[in-house]
Amino acid sequence: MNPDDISHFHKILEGKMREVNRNTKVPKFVRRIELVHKRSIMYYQQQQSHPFLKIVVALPTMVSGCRGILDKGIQIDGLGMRSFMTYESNVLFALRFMIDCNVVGGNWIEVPAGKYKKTSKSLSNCQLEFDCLYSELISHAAEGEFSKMAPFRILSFDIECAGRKGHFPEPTHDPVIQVANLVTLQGEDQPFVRNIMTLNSCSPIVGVDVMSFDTEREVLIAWKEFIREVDPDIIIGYNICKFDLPYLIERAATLGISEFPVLGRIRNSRVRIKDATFSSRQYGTRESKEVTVEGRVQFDLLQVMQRDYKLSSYSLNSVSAHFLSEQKEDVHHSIISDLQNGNAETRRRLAVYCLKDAYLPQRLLDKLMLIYNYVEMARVTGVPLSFLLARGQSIKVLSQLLRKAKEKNLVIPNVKQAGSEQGKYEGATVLEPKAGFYEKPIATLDFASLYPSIMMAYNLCYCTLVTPEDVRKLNLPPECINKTPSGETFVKSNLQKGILPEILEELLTARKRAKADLKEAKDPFEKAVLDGRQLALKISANSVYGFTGATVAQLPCLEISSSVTSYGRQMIEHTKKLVEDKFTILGGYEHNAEVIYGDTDSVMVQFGVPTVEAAMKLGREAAECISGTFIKPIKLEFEKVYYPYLLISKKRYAGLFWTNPDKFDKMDTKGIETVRRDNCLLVKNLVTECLHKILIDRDVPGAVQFVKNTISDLLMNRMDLSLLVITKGLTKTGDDYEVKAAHVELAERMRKRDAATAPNVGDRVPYVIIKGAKGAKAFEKSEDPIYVLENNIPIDPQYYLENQISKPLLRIFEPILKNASKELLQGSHTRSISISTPSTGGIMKFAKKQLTCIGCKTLLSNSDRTLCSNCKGREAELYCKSVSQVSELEQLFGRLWTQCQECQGSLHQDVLCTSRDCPIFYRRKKAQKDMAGAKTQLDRWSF
DNA sequence: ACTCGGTCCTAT
DNA sequence: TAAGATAGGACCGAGT
Repeated sequence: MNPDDISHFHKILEGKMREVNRNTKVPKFVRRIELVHKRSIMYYQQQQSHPFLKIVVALPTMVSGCRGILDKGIQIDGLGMRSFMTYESNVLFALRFMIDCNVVGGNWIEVPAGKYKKTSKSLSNCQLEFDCLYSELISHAAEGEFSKMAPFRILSFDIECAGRKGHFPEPTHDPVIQVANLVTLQGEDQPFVRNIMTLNSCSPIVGVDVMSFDTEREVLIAWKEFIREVDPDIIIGYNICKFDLPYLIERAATLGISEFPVLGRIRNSRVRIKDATFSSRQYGTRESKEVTVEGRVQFDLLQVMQRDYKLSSYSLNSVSAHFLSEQKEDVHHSIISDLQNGNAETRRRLAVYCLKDAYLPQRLLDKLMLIYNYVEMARVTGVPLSFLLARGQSIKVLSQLLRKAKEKNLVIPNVKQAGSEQGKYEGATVLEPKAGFYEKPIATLDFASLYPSIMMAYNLCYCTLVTPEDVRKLNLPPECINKTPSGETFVKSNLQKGILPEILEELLTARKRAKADLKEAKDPFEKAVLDGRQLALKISANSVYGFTGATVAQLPCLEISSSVTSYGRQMIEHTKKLVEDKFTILGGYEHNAEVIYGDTDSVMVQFGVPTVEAAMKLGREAAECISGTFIKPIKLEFEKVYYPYLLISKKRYAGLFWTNPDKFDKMDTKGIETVRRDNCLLVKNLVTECLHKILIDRDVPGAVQFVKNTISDLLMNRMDLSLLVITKGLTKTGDDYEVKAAHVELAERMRKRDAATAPNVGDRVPYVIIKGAKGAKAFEKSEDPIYVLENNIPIDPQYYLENQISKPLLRIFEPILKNASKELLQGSHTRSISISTPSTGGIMKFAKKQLTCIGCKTLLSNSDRTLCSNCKGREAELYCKSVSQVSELEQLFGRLWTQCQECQGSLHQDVLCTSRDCPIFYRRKKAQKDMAGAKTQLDRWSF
């Protein structure tokens, strides 16, 4: 193309753009077209560069339209209809800008003196506002002084709404009655603003600025003004993205407060709300709302928890209990209106509750060092902070790739998405386990960062991959190429160094440095930064491989990912063989070593030696000797010894974990019930306790006895309901399920009872299995634990015995105990079935309740009211028993009540909490029911 | 009684 | 429009 051709091309493109954007008033769509010399990142190419056209359009939003036109093809004189491959045309503008200016998320930027001037007309609510040419910005790498964290101003807030009875609050009906705010400077441990805005009067709260208003309108406007004044950089809260923020905005719209939704830093720019769903294999499907508040990062702690931690419940209550050992009362939304409609005292009560909901997210943010970890992740990967919660994993790798490519004068093509079916490739090898209970130490050898080191060792990259056609054509000398076990060809680094290996090298070197600096660091803030950094670097290195295999992503390259796994498979097999060939009696060792298991990057070896120390010595020797057989930087490391070791099956085992020969570090369990979220606590606790007794105490009879006691407790109905709650994630919307499952059916039933509080996609559903008709399926017998408690519905202990605890126990005990099944699941303890509370539904409604003898529970004839003829004469004794039963239960209930009062922070007010996640709540409710029952019994004596 | 596919969650 | 990967065990419902 000569300059005339380009100008011609420019004209045609401009015309097409005008057709597509008919309504846009812009003098010129295509601002300029330059001829540049670049190379595509795809495939090894001998030629250094080719001419490319760089097209500059007037507005960021026009890029995709322009891409569409070029994809479809345009008519060019003399060439006919031509379509064009576009490169980097789908890069989000913010990211494009940052990459071009060499700016990463969370870094420091200097605007040099004399290079900026005050704006003539203020466009923002920012504290400083000026004009500066983008190319004058100086971006500072996060080192030395510039690795420090900015003193972000963080607002944590929570709102309360007055819902109507039996309905979840809706912004079109229900008023916002309170808004609690805390403002904290990053790095300080106390908020410098603590206030609450209430509708109607509210009694004073120590240390809190209480602002009461007569109308809801005033509350909302006060909050809006507060935001402008405080000017927070980061807005946090719990579920603010899906609930609090959209609620405030929609409520203001309902009330016609047109000035409300100006919450960002751009003057007069209104906040917009969009429904959003996020869906990925890793994070699951989740519905949310996209609210744009310019210049302020929304950092929803709920999203953080769901992404970073695998928990069985994500309620603020449960999360706070888990991380802060601090409970929070869970007040049902229907009670909130009653508190609001009371007096200044009850509203104060509500305000305290609301403030706590604003306070806990800030505590979580501090405790988990989230600002440090997220800012470091943004710095390492280069994406803006907001992407880390709003986007997936792949944008982070892409950002690094784009930056590196720019440095190397490479461009990244927009490839069409391949079908999902052909996108399958073979993964890692899991060695066939020799299941059993091992009472000799098992040494574990691990490859360090296996996949990254494979990519580095064999120079696997987009730009080193040789197409099959080029393999034939180019005739590359064998010493310059690697043929991978999966049959692909990549050139070695002397011909072309891969940029993926280069990125990985930098990440891993940076991590080593961060870890070394961390050791030296004294200042706790500096430590937090460095620890966050090394974590971010590790995660980033590990996700590069996944990015290449992600078929529904920007730049899948299965040649790379399948080569990585194929080398991995070869290596684990090689390692197993080497260990078993070298460590033999013939080879001069005392025993023949045996690889009993291995998964992806590890092998478990029984060297046959009796002591941990000896196993460690051999493990180290093996690691060193085998590492030598691999190309750098692939390294096999000796990490730990398991002793004893219980190997159940692939991906399922337990053992004591030793890193030094004097004392074991911990009990380690993988894959079994103890680490899974979809088992009830009863199973988890039982299995953990048994493993503890077997592995640590070496007390198998003790474990057996414990099982027997537990089963007996279960069948006698002495089990706390909170131990029987099973939770499972709701991964798709109701209609998309193809088979009936307990948690899905329950969610559907709950939706019919109260649509607003029923679980949504992405939520976890807690349930228990209740008694049902004979042969009823589990999905027919699942029920909401709270509903069970409130309606006194009997649970099904047999289900828990047969479907929950028996198989996991047998899997553990069978390798250890002869006749495990007989020992554990048959015998007197399984026959002690109690008469459980009869169902209140169905046929039992019509049955006349007949009294039983207080002494021996036999049915009474109509003439007797308290005791049967046999028990008559024991009145004094049995009456005393009734009295003491009542008093015991009263005491128990009192203790639990006080505990709940302490939790809610007030000892002279009613307890309102109904938390599904709190064991105390279940016990308190049960004690209340039992107490009522015992009182009824006692009353019968008055005849 | 058995198999098979759907679902969930974990290991690496 | 955007969404890291595959291997694998356990359970359950549904069909044979």
